[in-house]
Amino acid sequence: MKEFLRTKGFKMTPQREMIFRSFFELGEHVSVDELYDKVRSLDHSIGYSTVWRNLKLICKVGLAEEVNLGDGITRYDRVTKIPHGHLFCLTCKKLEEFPVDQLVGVLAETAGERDFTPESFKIEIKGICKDCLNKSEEEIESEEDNV
Amino acid sequence: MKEFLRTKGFKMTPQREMIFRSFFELGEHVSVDELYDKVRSLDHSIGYSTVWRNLKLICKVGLAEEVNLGDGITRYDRVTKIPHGHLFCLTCKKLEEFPVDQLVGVLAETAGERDFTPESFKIEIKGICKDCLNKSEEEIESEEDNV
DNA sequence: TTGAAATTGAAAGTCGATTTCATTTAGAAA
DNA sequence: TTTCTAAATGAAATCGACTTTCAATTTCAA
Repeated sequence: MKEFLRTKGFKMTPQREMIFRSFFELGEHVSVDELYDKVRSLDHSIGYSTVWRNLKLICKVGLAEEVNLGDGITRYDRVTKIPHGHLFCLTCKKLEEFPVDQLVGVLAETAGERDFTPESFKIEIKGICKDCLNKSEEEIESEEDNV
Repeated sequence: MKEFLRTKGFKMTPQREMIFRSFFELGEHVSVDELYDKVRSLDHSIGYSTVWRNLKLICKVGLAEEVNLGDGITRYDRVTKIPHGHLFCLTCKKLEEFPVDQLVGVLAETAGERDFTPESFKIEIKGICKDCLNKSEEEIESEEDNV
């Protein structure tokens, strides 16, 4: 990783090492605050802006990309070879993924038909996940009991 | 429109009348600032927060919905019967639309398979539009001329 | 006509994202 | 190894879009 960054003109530091490592350990859809909390638990002296800047750097060197779901929080998603869509639960804010390879093919065609050069695709479904749906049904049942 | 709002418990005012009318005249993907500018040109005394609140109201009564493209600006899109995706040009920020009826069908299936109850679908392609691509090609050509 | 509730405009507040700045550090060059 | 310059850091300030507050005004049902 040190070499990888060096070839792009960046230096390695202990903070950067820790931030990069923590980001990849946390997995998918990491927010600045989540990463900051994790890194802070390892090194209390690390600054918020350092975490933020390094998250941006991870994107700049192509290892992650921003995910924006309209809830005011920017999340960072590791770039993998496999394109995927998001299922975003409006109740518990959980994010699930699903494969979209064939859909992306259709979208690329659509773009091509309009002389549009695509750089990225975003496919999102917002709604209620199974768990939250079950919970709200239980609530309704208990309300009925109270009548 | 006055009656429509009344049935939902809202009152009509001259400002509201003007804001609603202007929103629908502006067409698709309207930002608060765009609408504020337009309304201001008609009535200089109208406040920003009034425009903002009425844009929210238009959403609340189901006539528009928020569109979030990750550039920090919330846009408001008139609700039509026809579902559509967005082509967002990263260079000129222009937003084009394309039909997605069959894609949405596929997505609804996908959600169903995961016991996820969908409320809305978002399909976006970010990239470079035809016009901007032509411009950047021209720039490259003129750079070559300079060699 | 009247009064409660909704609406308005200006200003202040919120909050995540981003920048500033003085200091420290990495690592290439001597 | 030492030196030096650009990069990186941490704290704090700033930005900017969005949202709320509050006193005054207006709507419209009774």
